[in-house]
Amino acid sequence: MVENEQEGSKRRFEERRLRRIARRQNEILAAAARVFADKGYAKTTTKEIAEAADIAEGTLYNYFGGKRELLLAIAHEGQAPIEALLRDVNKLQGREDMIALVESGLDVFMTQLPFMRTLLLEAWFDDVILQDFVLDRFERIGQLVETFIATRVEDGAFRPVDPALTTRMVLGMFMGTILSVLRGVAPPPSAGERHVLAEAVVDLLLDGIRVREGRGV
Amino acid sequence: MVENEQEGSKRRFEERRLRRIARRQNEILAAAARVFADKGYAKTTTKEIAEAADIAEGTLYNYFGGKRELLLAIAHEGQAPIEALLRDVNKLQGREDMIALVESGLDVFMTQLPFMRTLLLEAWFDDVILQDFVLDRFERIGQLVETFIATRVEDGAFRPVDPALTTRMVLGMFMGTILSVLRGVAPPPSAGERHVLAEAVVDLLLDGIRVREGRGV
Amino acid sequence: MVENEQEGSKRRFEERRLRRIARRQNEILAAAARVFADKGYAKTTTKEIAEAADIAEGTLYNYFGGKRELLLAIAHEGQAPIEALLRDVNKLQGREDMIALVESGLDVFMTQLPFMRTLLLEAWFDDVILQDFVLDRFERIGQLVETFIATRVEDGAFRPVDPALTTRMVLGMFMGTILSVLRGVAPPPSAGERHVLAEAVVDLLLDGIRVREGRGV
Amino acid sequence: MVENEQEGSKRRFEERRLRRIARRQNEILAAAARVFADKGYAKTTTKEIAEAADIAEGTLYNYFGGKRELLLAIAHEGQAPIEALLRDVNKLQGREDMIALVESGLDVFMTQLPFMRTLLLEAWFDDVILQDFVLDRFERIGQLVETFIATRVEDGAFRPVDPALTTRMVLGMFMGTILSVLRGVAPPPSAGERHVLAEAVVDLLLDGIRVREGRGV
DNA sequence: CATGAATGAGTCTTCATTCAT
DNA sequence: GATGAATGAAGACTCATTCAT
Repeated sequence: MVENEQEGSKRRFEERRLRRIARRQNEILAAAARVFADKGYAKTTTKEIAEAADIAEGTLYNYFGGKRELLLAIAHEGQAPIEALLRDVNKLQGREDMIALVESGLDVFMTQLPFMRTLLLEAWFDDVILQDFVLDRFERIGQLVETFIATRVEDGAFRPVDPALTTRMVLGMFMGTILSVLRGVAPPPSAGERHVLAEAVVDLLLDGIRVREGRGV
Repeated sequence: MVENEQEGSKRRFEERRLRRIARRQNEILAAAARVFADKGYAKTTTKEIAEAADIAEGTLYNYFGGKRELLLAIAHEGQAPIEALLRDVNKLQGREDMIALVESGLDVFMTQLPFMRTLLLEAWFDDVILQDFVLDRFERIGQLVETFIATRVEDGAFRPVDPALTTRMVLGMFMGTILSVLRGVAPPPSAGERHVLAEAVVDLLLDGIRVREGRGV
Repeated sequence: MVENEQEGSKRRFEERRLRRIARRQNEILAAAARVFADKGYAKTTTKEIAEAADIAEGTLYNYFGGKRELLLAIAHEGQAPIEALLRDVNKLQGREDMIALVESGLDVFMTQLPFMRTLLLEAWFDDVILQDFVLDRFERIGQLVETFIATRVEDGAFRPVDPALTTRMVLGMFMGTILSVLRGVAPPPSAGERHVLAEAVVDLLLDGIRVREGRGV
Repeated sequence: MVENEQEGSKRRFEERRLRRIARRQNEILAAAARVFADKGYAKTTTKEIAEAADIAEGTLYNYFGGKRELLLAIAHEGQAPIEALLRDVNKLQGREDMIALVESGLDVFMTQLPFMRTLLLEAWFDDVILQDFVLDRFERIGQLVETFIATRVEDGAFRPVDPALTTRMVLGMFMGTILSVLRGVAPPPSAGERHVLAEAVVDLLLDGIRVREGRGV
C-alpha cells in the first residue's frame, strides 16, 4: 500500500514535471517565434529571445539545443495546422469548397502568425527549411489545387489554362491578401473579413473582373 | 591662358576622377547586391562583399559609409527602373496595355534581379527601407492599378469588386509568377516566357478560369 | 532510563547517519576520481561527476563544497596508501627489501589508479596540490631513498654517485615502468608482472645492463 | 624598366609582408606555448594568450584558426628538434655516443621548454596529439634505443634484459632528471650540468650503482 | 587612394553553483 | 536530504570598422 502510494505520488510528480517542461518549452517557442518574426533569425540574439521569454539566457539551453534548433522547432510547430488543412482538401469540388479552403488557410495563418512569418521568412534563406518544412507541405497544397484545376480543364468547366502556373498565381493571390498582415503593417482580419477575402480570391480566380456580354451580371 | 589651360586640365582630370569613382561605386553596389540577394543582409560579411567586388575590405569604406549604407544605396538603385515603369502606366487602357505593363514589370525584376531580391527581402525586416523604398514606389503602382480598376468598375466594364483588395491580389498574382525565380529555385524566364506569363496574369485577372457560355455559371 | 534509551537511540541514529554520509562521500569521491583521471580536472563537468556517481548534480553540494574541493579531497585520499608505504621504508636494507618497496609502490598505484592519476596530473598545474599533497609525501619517499643511497655510498657498497640525482632517476625509472598504464594506453600489470617490473627496476639500479667479467668495462 | 622597377618594389613589399606575418605568428606561438605550459590548454583562455602576445583577442584569429589550432601548431613546432635528434641516433655505439644522445635530448628540452611542456602535457589528455606528435616521434627514439639494447644483448655485451622494458626505464630516468625543470620548480641546468646529467643517466644504465667484487672501484 | 592587419564589442554557448520544491 | 531547473559569468570566436603604411 505504502509502496503503491509512494509510487503513485512519484508518478503524479513526474507527470506534473513533464507538463511543466512542455509548458515552458512552448512559452519559449512562442517568444522565439515572435522575435524571429520581427527581426529575422540572423538578426535575433539569444539574449533577446531569453528576454522575450522572461528567462535567463542559459535557461534556453535547458530546453533547446541552441538557436538553430529553436528555429527548427518553430518550423515544425507551424506544420501541424497545415497538415490539418490538407486533410480537408480532398473534397474540393465547387465554389463553396474553394472558399472554405481559402478561409481555412487564412485562419491558419492568422492564428499562427509569428510561426508562419518565421517559417516563410527563413525558408527564403535556408534551403533545409525551404525543403523540409515549406515545399514538402505547400507543394502538397499546390499539387491538390493543380490537380483540381487540371481536372476541371479536362471537363471543359475551366478554360484551357496552364494548371501549374495558375496554381502559382492563386497562391500569389492568397498571399497578396495577407501580405501586409504578415509584414505587420496591417491588423489581422476578423473572421468576417477573412470570409470576404476568401470569396474575393475565389471569385477572381473563377470569373475575373471583366463583365462579359453573355452574362450581364 | 596658361591659367585657363591648367584649369581646363584640372577640370578634365576632376571629371575623369568623378567618373572613375562613380564606376567603382556601381561595381561595388552590384557586387553587394549579388551577395545580399544570395544570403541576406545580416548573414553577409563585408569581407564577402569586398571579395565579390574584387577589392580590399578597407576600400569599401572609401566609397560607402558602411554596410548599412550599402544596403540603402542598393535600395535606392532599385528604384530607377520602377520609376521608369511608372511613367508608362498612365496610358493603361485595355488588355494589351495591361499585358505590356505586367511584362515591363517582369522585365524590371529579371534585369535587376539581385537588386530586387535585396530590396524586397530587407523591406521585410527594415521599416525604413519598407517605407522609403518599397511602399513609396510600389504603392504608386498599386495606386495606379487601383484607380484603373475603380474607373472601369464605375464604367460598368468591370464587376463591382473592391479595387484596393483586387489590386493586392493582382500584385500577388504577379509575385506568384516569379516567386520561385526570386527565391533562386527556378531559372529566369526568357523574354517569350515573360510575355506568356504576362498574358496569363491579365487573362486570369479579366476573365478568371471558368468557362461561361452565355448562361452565367 | 527512558531518557537514556532515547539518547541511545538518537546516538545510534546519528552514527548510522554519519556512516551513511561517509559512505556516500566515498562513492562520490571515487566517481570523481575516475572522471578526473580520464579527462582531467578542467575538462570534467560537475554534471559528468554526478552522473558517474549516479546522483543529482545538486546533491554533490550537500557533500562537498564544490568542484575544487572535490579535487582536494581526492588528493587527500591518495595520500593514505603512500603514508602506509612510508612506514615500511625504514627497513630498507638489501635487494629484496628494495624490490619489495618498489612492488608495494606499484601496488599502491595500481589499486588507486584513478586517485593517483588525478593527483599527479593536477599537481602538474596546481601549485597547492603539488606542494601539499605530492612534494610533501613523495619527497619523504625520495628522502628515504636518498638517505639509503648516501649511506651505502659511504659504506663503499655503492659507487660514489650523487644520491639526490640518483634518487630522481630511480623515481623516473619507476614511473617509466607504469607511465603507459597511467596514461591509459596499456592494461594494468598483474601481481606477477608487478614483481617482474620491480625486479627489473632494482636490478637496473644496482647493476646496470652491462656485463662485466672481472675485467672492468 | 619602370614596369620592372614597380614589379621589383611589389615583390620586395610582398616579401617583407610575409616576413612580418611569419614573425608575428612565431611571437604568438611562443606566447601561447608559455601560457599553455603554465596552466594547461583547458585552463588557458584566448584572452590570456592575446595578453601574453600583447595583441587584441581578435588578432589571434588573423593568424591562427583558433585555440586548438594554436595547440597543434605548438605541437608541430616541438617536433623539428626531435627530428634533428633522430638523425644523429643511427651512430649509437658506445658510452660516449649514448652520453651525447642524452645530452642532445636535454638540450632539446631545455631550449624548447614551453613547447615541450605543452606537447607532453596535452598528449596526456589528447589522443590525437599523443598519437601524431608524441608517440610517432618518441617511439622512434624508443625504437632506436630498444634495437640498440637488443643487439647488445645478443652480442653478450649486455645482460639478458627485456629491451622494451629497459627502454621505458631509460626514458623514465631521462625524464626523472628534468622533471622538476619541466614542472617549473627548478631552474634549467647549464650546459655543464647537462653533461653531468647525461653521464649519470648513461652510467646508471650501464653499470648501476652497486660496487662489484670483480671490479674494485 | 588601396590595402589588409588590428581592434574589441557583440554573439552563441557552457557550466559551476544556487535554491525552491 | 535529494533533486534538477534557473542562473549568469565567462569563454571561444566573428566581423564591421579603423588606420598606418
